[in-house]
Amino acid sequence: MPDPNPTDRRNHILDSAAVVFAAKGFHPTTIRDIAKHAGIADGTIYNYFESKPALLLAVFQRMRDTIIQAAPPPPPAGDVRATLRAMLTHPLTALRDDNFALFRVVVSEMLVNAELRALYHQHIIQPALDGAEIYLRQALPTLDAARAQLAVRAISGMVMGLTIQYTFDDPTLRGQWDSLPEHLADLLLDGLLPR
Amino acid sequence: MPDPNPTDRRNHILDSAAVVFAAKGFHPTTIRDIAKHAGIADGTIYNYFESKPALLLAVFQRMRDTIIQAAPPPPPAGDVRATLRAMLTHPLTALRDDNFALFRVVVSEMLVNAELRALYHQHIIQPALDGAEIYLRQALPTLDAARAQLAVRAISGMVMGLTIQYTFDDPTLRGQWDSLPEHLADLLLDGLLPR
DNA sequence: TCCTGAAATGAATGAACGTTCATTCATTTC
DNA sequence: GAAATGAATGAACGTTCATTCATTTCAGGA
Repeated sequence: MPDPNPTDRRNHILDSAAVVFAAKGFHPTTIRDIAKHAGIADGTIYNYFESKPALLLAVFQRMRDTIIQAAPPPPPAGDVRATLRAMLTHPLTALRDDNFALFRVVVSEMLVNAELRALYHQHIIQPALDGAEIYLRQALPTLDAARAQLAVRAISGMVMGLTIQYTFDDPTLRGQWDSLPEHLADLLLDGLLPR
Repeated sequence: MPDPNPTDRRNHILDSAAVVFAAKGFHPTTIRDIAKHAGIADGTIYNYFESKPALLLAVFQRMRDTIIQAAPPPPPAGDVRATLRAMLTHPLTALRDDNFALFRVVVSEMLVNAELRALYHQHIIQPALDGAEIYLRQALPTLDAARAQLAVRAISGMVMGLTIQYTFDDPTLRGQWDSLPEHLADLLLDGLLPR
């Protein structure tokens, strides 16, 4: 399988690693599994990546870049409901399907690996919180700083928790996934009490 | 360290396993670590538990029982805000501190281990969802079934996600943890829009 | 005091796996 | 077309561990 362009080969290895990690998890997959899937020799992987954890890290970073690049532009300012829906829609759809199994593996490892956790926080969580807070306060100027901070944390926690719960094959959740952003936005804006 | 009462010894092993798993995570801890911590021989552990994964499972089940047993009685029916606060307070405090590191390890492994995941769903998530739905609809009869289902999933997702985010040493979250149930209950009941 | 068997012990086992490195060989250079 | 290059190869290495099991310990019954 020779394609001696180093960038292509690197990406090819990342493709295989993503597939195998997603299918088997981090610890159960061996470097040999990935090499076999990529159709190359074990050692070759070490020409491109330091170590097995570094490989997972690289897979994660590429996933992050893909997701961020696909982020839609902010909706017209002022419309809170549209803003909130947009904030919810992108992560909830990006993390489904293809990226979903991989997300699970990355989160699993992150919970237990401080280095990966720091990167996750620095590159995903913190920017998401900051961006969300700005969006939210722009769209809803009546909101004070403290409540905005809490709200974005509640929302991002909700997204992460719901994505994990998606794993459980809960039919209620599976069937409604696409309309989830809409309903969650309503819940968050209007509350449960009748108005 | 001999107290040949089988139940005590079993619990002693579970105590040590909980401490070591919580400190090092599942894969990096060895049976020898646990045996050493318990002051017994490696082989003894296999008189009480099938395997290393079975040991984690047993630790998890004991944690579950402890948490469930410590659950407070339902608050006086009718007061929605109190109900919701109670629903949030128990998991958010139970999962902090002592149980917290262990929770992280169990969730990490659950995300990647189908057997553990099924048990988690069956014993923790599903009962929590069912119970919460009943509480919520009792306290808030105006809520229709579909919105109640969604709300309890959003809430439990939020609890799980926030607990994971607690890991990140986010000062905003750390500082407010104790008042979180109160603020979240307000957010969920009143919504973000001014009334 | 001796016997018995259940429990505990921890050295031994062997499979698994991340990583290395001597060797190969297609490609490039001149 | 000879020499140099360096990427690719995959067998081998060394370590780590979960698990086993032959042996020892010892409580309590005879």
